Amino acid sequence: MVHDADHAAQCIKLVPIFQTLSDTERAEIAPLVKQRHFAVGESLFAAGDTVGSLMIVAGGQVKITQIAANGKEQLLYLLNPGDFDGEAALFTNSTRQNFGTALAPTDVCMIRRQDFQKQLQTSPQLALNILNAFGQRLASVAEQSTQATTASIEERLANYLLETAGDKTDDFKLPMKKKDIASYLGTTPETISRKFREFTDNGLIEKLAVNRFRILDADSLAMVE
Amino acid sequence: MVHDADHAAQCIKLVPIFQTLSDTERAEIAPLVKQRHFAVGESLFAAGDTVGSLMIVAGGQVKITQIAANGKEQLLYLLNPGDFDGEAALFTNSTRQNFGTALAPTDVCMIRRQDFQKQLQTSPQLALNILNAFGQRLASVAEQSTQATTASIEERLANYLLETAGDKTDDFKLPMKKKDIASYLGTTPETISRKFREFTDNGLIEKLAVNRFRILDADSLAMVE
DNA sequence: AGTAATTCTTGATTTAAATCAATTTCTTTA
DNA sequence: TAAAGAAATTGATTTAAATCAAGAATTACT
Repeated sequence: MVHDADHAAQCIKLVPIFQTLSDTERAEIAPLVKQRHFAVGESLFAAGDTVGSLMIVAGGQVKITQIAANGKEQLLYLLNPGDFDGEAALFTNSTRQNFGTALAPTDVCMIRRQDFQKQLQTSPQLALNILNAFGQRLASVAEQSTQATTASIEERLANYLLETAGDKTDDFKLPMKKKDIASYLGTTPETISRKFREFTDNGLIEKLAVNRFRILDADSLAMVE
Repeated sequence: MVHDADHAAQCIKLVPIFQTLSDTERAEIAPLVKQRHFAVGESLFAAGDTVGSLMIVAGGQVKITQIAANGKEQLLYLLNPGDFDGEAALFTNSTRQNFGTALAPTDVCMIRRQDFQKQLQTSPQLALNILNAFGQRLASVAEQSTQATTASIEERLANYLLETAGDKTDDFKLPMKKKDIASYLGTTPETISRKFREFTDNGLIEKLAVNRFRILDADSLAMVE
């Protein structure tokens, strides 16, 4: 059996914001880390919850969703190992605005709000790291927002495919159902389906298997508008 | 004539992130602050610039815009006195992704990147304040993104009017041209024009003068979808 | 004040994407 | 492995908003 301390050490190693800390600092943080497991479909937190902890995904996958005023669910982003959530509200006394649900069996490391804030007081490097991570997420959300207001669905899907494929353009797997992709891009499954067909017919992508694709013409895909 | 030190003191008083600091900490920061003036239409910074300073608006108004892949300009947000910008990139070594332009004669207080980071090392409270401000901006941008993907233009405009009016529902001024509102909401001036007319015809708002309006039925406006 | 230059409004038309509806394909589980 | 359930596809239709175009109102300029 693996000890809690081991899990904590693993979490700390995994997460970029802790990586550049001194050994001393890391040793201070380790005892603050608690680990929890979530089964597929289980809720990590819901909108309205008070934010008690910073949550770091150690393994598995979590989807973060939001319910819009009109009742529609929108997928905001996915958390993979090393990603964390809860920072936004950790410092604002507010309640959570979104939902976190495990898409796979998921291990989460948690640090309680008070513990974390206390640690920040004595570790300027940790604060800088958090600010850095914050800055990146802010830029990414801002970019998403701009895309949503200025780009067509076709363009957004093309970008999504290029991002998702990364360097594995010749065989990559969609990390979520088309239904979720639709929600993520702010459209409907029907439209996603049609755009996939269009891209395939035009020789931009090729379907290898269920949920597996190859990008045939990255240049054209990048120029879709 | 007003001395630079006075300007600096004014900036520091103005900005929420500095307000809760101790007198000692404030005294340390004051000499780091440089002041600059910008005329209407003048550029504070452009995309591609390296981020050299945190910019704090002391007076006037600044619009932050982004150029989308298709060349369209989108207005991201406005900075009013007390607001600041540049935090996102201050910690990421990256270049600016957006443009800042003075909409009115504007005074800006600037703190150089290195100076600011050094100050953070010794002032945990400052770090917490920044994180707090960051969290709020992140939440606001995320909300904007969700609205853009899930709400109709009509709904977005209704929300925009309610936000802009604040508590002055019986006489408020639009802070920007309809063209800019269109850009901000991701639509066209023509559509904005038609929606204004629709709201007026349905007794939701009333035009008092050029760019001045009264909200007649806030409840209905909030329920538009 | 008077003219030029923007910005705003309104109408007509087109277009992208949503919705509605019916199969088909895939996944789960009994 | 068969049956049930969920997800994805495809077609027909509707709808919200963009685009194109012209005129009216504001604002800026000399």
